[in-house]
Amino acid sequence: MAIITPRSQDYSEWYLDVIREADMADYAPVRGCIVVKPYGWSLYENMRDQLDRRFKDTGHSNAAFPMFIPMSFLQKEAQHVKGFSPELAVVTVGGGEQLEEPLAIRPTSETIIGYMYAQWIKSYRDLPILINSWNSVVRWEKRTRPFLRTTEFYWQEGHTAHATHEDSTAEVMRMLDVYADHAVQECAVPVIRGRKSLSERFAGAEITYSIEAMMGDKKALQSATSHDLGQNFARAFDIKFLDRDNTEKLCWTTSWGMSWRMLGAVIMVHGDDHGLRLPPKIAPIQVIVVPIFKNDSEKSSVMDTADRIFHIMKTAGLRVKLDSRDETPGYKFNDWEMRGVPLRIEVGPKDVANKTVAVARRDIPGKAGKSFIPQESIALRVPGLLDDIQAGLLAQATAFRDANIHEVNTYDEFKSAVEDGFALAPLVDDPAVDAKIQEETKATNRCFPLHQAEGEWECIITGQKVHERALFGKAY
RNA sequence: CGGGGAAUGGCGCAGUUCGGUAGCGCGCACGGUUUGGGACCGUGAGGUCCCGGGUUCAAAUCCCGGUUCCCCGACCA
Repeated sequence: MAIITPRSQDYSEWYLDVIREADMADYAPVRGCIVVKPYGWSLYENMRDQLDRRFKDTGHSNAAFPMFIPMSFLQKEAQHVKGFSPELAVVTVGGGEQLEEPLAIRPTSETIIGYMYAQWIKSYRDLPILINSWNSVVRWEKRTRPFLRTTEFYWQEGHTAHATHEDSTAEVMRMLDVYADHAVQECAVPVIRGRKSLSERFAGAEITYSIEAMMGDKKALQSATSHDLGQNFARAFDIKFLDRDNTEKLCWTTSWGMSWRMLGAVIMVHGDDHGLRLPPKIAPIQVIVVPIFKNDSEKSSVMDTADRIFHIMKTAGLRVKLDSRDETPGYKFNDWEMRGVPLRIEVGPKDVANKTVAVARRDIPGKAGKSFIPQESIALRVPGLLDDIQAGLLAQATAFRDANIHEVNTYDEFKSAVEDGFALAPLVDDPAVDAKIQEETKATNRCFPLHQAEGEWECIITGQKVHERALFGKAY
């Protein structure tokens, strides 16, 4: 029998239990590393493929760069090396011999891609250059958690170079929107787009933007970032072009990334005490067909019908599976609920007789989510039901998040707000202020949301007049 | 990296105090009966007791060292 610790009892244990019981991942024999099993990888693939399509739709191409980065490259951008050196894995021996120059295993690829861009870009005609790379990176984290923070993690990193800051800024915002759209539309994870505070920005960036999500325990998860790198890396790596006016200019570069951490967000935003709940658009299996019968004569007619239902949906382009295992129906119901399959179709003798099927929605527990529909209308009804489930999950998550964001105007209000969700408070963008708040409340500055009411308020810490609110929460 | 907890079959655990044949539930395999919300009976397989040293006639158990996981903190764009 599956053992899933109730969410309310111990959220961390619940999260780990769900990953194990839903057969998504296993621990690897290497510190902080996980093995993603087929069911988990299939989910990641669906997310990856949809993001990839969005990248292609916005004019990007994929390419691959080495995982080894000469140490000297990382040292060329002062803030960059400062930010990443504590978590580097470094190769010092190759082929049994000490290397002349140690090679870092990429923690991110700005440097080596910058080096290549410097060689490829000669003229304004070569710009913009819009490349994405699907790869894995290594960051030696002190404390790891499956999907949320692992030593090695899979992600994509986009790297672009532009002739003007206007162009690069537009790219940074375009990709932030791509991430937000993917999170909301496909993962059903509501996110807040915002600008990172000075203390939280990427090492080497001028401005970092992120999308922030609220997990089921009201903690924050940064789900993707998009960086305006200004000319910092162009300067460090000599990425120049000859402009129309025949003068040599530095490029403006961007980078942006989303990792399999988003998969962790999907687990934590939608999951319940019975396991995963997956949005249909990314679920490895969208519809599970469970046959029910008592004896051989029932079995043959039920299986005939179940098989026909299966093929109808397969033909309709749905990801469907017929569960013909020799288990009881009750066992199968629970098993697929644990794995988060959005829609279950039951086919039993009564359904064969009535030419109906029973359908049960994963997003609505118990009888409320169960109904009977005629077999002949399946091809018509199921896609609509899946849309409803997708929308239902997003609506539930959005309502939960909105109910737990508290707009506050004093530090006292702030302190109680971050004990139970996010606080939205007028604040100056000052690393010392972020540090003070984190020290005193454990909450961190998630971002200054891009979309917020206009006005003028007093910073809850310094009393200075400010024109925007910061979003704070305890974070993963 | 600091503080706390833990590691015994796939999962959950007992056994460790006081050294003496490694157990239980679930799962797994096979046979039968079952099957509309986690079925039942029978038979059976499966264990370097986290790893490496040490003490001892004898170590899951005692001693030393290490690894991994969980919780809290520090660190982490």
